[in-house]
Parts: sequence; structure tokens; C-alpha cells
Amino acid sequence: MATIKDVAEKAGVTVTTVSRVLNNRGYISEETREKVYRVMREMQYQPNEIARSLSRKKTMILGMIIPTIAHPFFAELTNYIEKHASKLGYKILLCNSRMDQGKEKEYIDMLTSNRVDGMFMSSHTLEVDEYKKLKQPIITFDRRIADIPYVSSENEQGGIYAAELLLKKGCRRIAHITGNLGLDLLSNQRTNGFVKSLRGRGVEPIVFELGPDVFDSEGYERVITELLEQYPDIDGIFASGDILAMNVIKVCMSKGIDIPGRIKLIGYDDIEMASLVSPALTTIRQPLEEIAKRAVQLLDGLIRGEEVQHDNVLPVTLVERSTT
Amino acid sequence: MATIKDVAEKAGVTVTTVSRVLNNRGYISEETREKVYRVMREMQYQPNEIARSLSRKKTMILGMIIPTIAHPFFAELTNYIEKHASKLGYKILLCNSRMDQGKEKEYIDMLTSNRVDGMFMSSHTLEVDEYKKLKQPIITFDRRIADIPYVSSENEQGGIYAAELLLKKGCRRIAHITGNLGLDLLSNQRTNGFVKSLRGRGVEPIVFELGPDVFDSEGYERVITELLEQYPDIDGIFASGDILAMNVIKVCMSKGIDIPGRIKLIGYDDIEMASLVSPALTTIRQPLEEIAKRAVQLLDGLIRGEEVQHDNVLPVTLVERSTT
DNA sequence: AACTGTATGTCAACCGGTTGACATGTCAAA
DNA sequence: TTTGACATGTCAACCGGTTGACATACAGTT
Repeated sequence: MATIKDVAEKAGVTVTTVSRVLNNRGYISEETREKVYRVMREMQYQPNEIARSLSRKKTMILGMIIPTIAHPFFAELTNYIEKHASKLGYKILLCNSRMDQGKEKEYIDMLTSNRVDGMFMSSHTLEVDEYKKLKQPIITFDRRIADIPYVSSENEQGGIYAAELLLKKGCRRIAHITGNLGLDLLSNQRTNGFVKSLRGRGVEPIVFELGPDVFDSEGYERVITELLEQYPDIDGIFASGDILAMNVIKVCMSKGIDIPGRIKLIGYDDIEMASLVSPALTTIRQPLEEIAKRAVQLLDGLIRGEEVQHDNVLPVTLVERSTT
Repeated sequence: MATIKDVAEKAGVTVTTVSRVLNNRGYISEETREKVYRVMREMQYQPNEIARSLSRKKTMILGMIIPTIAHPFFAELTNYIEKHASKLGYKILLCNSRMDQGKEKEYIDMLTSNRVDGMFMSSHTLEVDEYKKLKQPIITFDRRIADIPYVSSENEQGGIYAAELLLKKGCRRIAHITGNLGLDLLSNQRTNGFVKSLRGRGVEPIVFELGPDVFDSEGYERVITELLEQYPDIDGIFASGDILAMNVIKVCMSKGIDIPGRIKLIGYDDIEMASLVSPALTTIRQPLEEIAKRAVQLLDGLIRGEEVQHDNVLPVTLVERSTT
């Protein structure tokens, strides 16, 4: 690969001049500028970003730590993160923690070693102290950790919407299936809002919590089947994620339970798939692109050394389709 | 951030010794090794990978260029790529080309500038020559470009499986919906196999090709609706992707067309979602994890300067579910 | 004639590691 | 006593850029 020296020699100038052209600093005549650019093109010169990063102490790389990119929610989130980050010139290093503490820690160290300018954390398997130790700019999703700025959505309100809709539709025997509540995530507030709202109307929901290790369809199906067998009179279900809700549809189909006829179902997130499945899923929509955009703005702000807003809670909306 | 010099000073040794400890080279006494490690821990030292990369001329980073991570097929593929790449110590830089030539070119340049050790290309909007120019180790998916090693699956066989199943189920008025055939992808062979197989049995399929810009659900729906209205007597459809097939289900549902009653449907890929939707999708399964694993092995081989196999075509299987 | 703005060049330090060449010293085996 | 494996140190070049300090030279103003 050609280096800045090769370019300088061939163009008959010094590396300082080439560097000036490259970085638009100091005085450069139009003539020299063009000559340098021409030589660069001829030699197919690509400046070595590694060397630049080293001397500038800036990599323009951001780390994205998520449980798994295979999950549509994280895939869509990451998609928007990449979209908005690339507008500002940042690249994304992808890290799938697979809900494994060891992997998550390794990835954090790796990102630190690679001197990324900042990181997004959407996997939170570690202890709070582990995160507090980190000195790099960080934005978390759906989790408050000390003074790390976070982005989330009105989780409690989402739960309330779900409760109100199910009640309005006449459900009285209502269940809620949620991920592991032990992880101290803001998404647990969905459960709070839902339960509180129902109790306020005299309905005591059945809450089913997934184990910490349940993150695949088989696990979902097992839990859902169990729920339906244990409480055969259920007439409404609020699942804390769309994929989970789709599994509910699947299990109900296989058991001949009609949705929305016998059971009304509400999901959460509004991933693209939600409007594709049959019956189309009623769900609580998180503004994914807004969330991503905000997260990118915040992280960029932190990197620039600005003060940024600590709490960033975006509104959710009820999207009614065919499962209610 | 602490540097190797700080560590050396505090440990009372030279940077050479610390470097030796770090890289396990030369003679180091157990005593010194431990002392150095202890100091590293105390100072929370993380070696600067940027500096290492610069001097070693190796970044251990791989680029992954795909149309969009929001599409479940690419999300799952990327997931497995990351899984297997990380086992070998590689990290993944994520690049969404969004089917835009400009973006794809920018990303290739960016990856070159960042001196990634190799790249996976699953977005192919550029001219063949653009790819041939590249000197880095590259693996492509589903496209043959000169002597760049590629991984794909038995696309033609997949098409044949689909044709045979539809015929066996009694379909006679058969349609095929496929992505843009102009892109010179191996996946176009699905169409070849399908069409050839049907013709061999005296059935002439209706082939609907998506425009080069169609890559969203609305576009899909429009085309599918058009197809169904233009040919109301269709009794079998082979869609060249599962997401596309799910859109077919959606449109049929909305038009009151029963699947598999009136129309039998086969998808392609077998993404996770395929078994989740209702009715569960009959599809041609690509061995995604195997494909990813092979691609990682190949790229790693190229990076190590080994000779690797040029053609890597993995078997597909028919997965029969409820849409046929 | 003195000054100023523009356009380059020269030189060298720096970013934070890696690595090779070579020197020195210890200790145990031959 | 010699030899050689082991353990560390010293020194400096190198990876490929960035950047500041300073020098030189020319053209146009005042």
C-alpha cells in the first residue's frame, strides 16, 4: 500500500504538504492541491486510518453491545444506529454478548483496547460497578446506571396502554409474560404500569416471568404452553416483546385457540414483522429510529465533551391491529 | 490511559520486558511476569490495539458489507459470522450499503483505509471491475466474481425442490416471485431451477420480478397484489425469500385467499421467523450457520496466505410446514 | 524600502506499541 | 573451567501519519 511518503515523493513535495492537502490546513495553492490529488488517485492511495487514529487519539469507531443481532428488535435498532452514526462519520463495531457475562466483559475490554470513541450498551448482564468503572463515553438503552445518560421509552405508559385496551375489549382473566425481571431494566416498568393499571380496576393479572436463560423460541413456547394449560380461562395476554407475542400466536394456533376470538393479545416494540404476521399484531410501538437517533446524538455530544441530557424517555404509541 | 511505559516504570522493568510479557516471547521469569501483570491490573492497563495494529500491520478486524442488517436474513447471517469470527479473535465492522452504489463504494474505501484484515461482501451493487481491483482478502456470498472465493448454496436445487413439491401437491397454475434478476447473483439460479423443472413437466410458470429498488414491504405488497389480480387462478407460489413469502401470506389473508387451501406457498432461506408465523412457512432451508462458518474459515485462510477453495456450495433442504 | 499574506520546505517530536541486535549476568550441567 | 540455557537490559528503528516551530521565497501593498 502506498504511504504518504510515496505520494509526496511522486508529487515532488514533502509529506507535510501532502498532510496539509489531506487535512485542509495551512496555505496550499490550487495547483499543488490538484497535483497531490492526482498522484493520490494514480497510486490509489488510501490514508492509513490506523496511523491517523494513533496520532489524533480518535478512531471514529463506536461499539455496539447487544445480546444478539439475530433478534429483530436489536437488528432494527442497530440498523438505525448505523444509519445515523454513519452520517456523522462514525463506524460501528458489532458485539453480540449472547447474554453471557464473560463475553460482555471481553467485549468491553476489546472496545477499550481498540480505543473506540464511545459505546452503546444494550446488553446489561454485569454488575452496576463494572459499568461505573468505565471512563469512555457511553450511552445505555433501557437502563439507568449512575450518571450514564440513557435512552428509553415510556415503558410504564406502554403497560398502561396495554392494560386499558385489554380491559376495554372485555378481558377479565389477564396474563402478562415478561422477560427476566431480575436484570434491573427500565423495561420492567412495562410490567409495573400494566399490573398497577389492572389492579386499579380490580383485576389481578397472572404474571409469568421468563428465566434468565430463556431467550429462544423453544423456551418461549414451553413457558407459554405451561401458562395456557395452567390457566385455561385466560382471555387476554400482554407479552413484553413482539417475538414473544408471535410465539403466543403460534402456540395458540396449535392448540386451536382463536386470537382475537378467545384470547386478545398485545405485543411490545412494533418490529417490522409485527404488521406482517397473521393475525397482524396489536402492539405498543417504540419509536426505534428516534431512539437510535437520540442515542447517536447523545454519544456524539459526550465525545465532543458537551453536557448532555441524562434522561431521554421517548413516547410510545398503541398500534391496534388484529390480535385485539 | 496508562501506556506500556507507565507500566514498565511502575514495575521497575523496561518496555521491552513488558512487551515480552504481553506477547509471550523470549525468556521471562515467572516472578517478573507476575509482577508485570499485577501492575497492569493495578493501573487498569489496556494495551493500545491501534498502536499494535500499526506496527504489526494487522488489525484483526473484518468488514461485513450487507444491504441492511434490518433484514432478518442478513441479521442471522451476520450473527453467525460474528459468532465464528470472534472465536478466531476477529471483530466485525458493520456496513449497511442500503443497496446504494455510492455507499457501498464509500464503505469499501473506508474498510481499506482502516486496514481491515479482510471483508465479507454480501451486497453487490457495483460493477465487476470494481471488485476485481480490490487486493484485500475477500469472500463473497452468492456471487462469483473472477477468482474471489465465494460461498453459496445449491440455489438451482432449491428451485427444483420447490417446483417438485408444488407439482406433487397438485398445483398447475404456478407463479414465481423473485428479487431483481439483473444483479448477476447466484440466487437467480433458484429461478432457473424452478422454471426448468416446471417446464420439464409441461407447466409454464408466471415469473414476477421485483424492480431493483424494491426492498421494502410496501413494494412487495404492491407487486404481490398486482400478481394476484392479474392471475386470479394461481394455485401455487414460490417466493425467493421468506420475508417475501410472508408478504404473500399477508396479502392473501387480506383478500380472503386461503393458504394452503387455495394457494400453496413456498419460501426460501428458512429464517427463524419462518417457523413462527401462521401458517408456518414451507421453505427451502439454507444452512446459514454452515455458510457463515465456511465463510469465516475461508477468509481466515486467505488472510493467512493459504490457498482456499474457490467454489463453496452448500446443500439446501426442503422444510415442509403448513403452507403447502 | 518595509511589510504582509501566501506558499512551500525542513526538521523533529509524538502517538504507543513491536522487534531485532547486542550486552550482561546468573546458575547449573558437562 | 567451560558452556549454554535463562533472564533481563539498552538502544534504536519502524509502523504511517500529524503537527508545531521556524526558514525561505515571492508577489503585492503601502
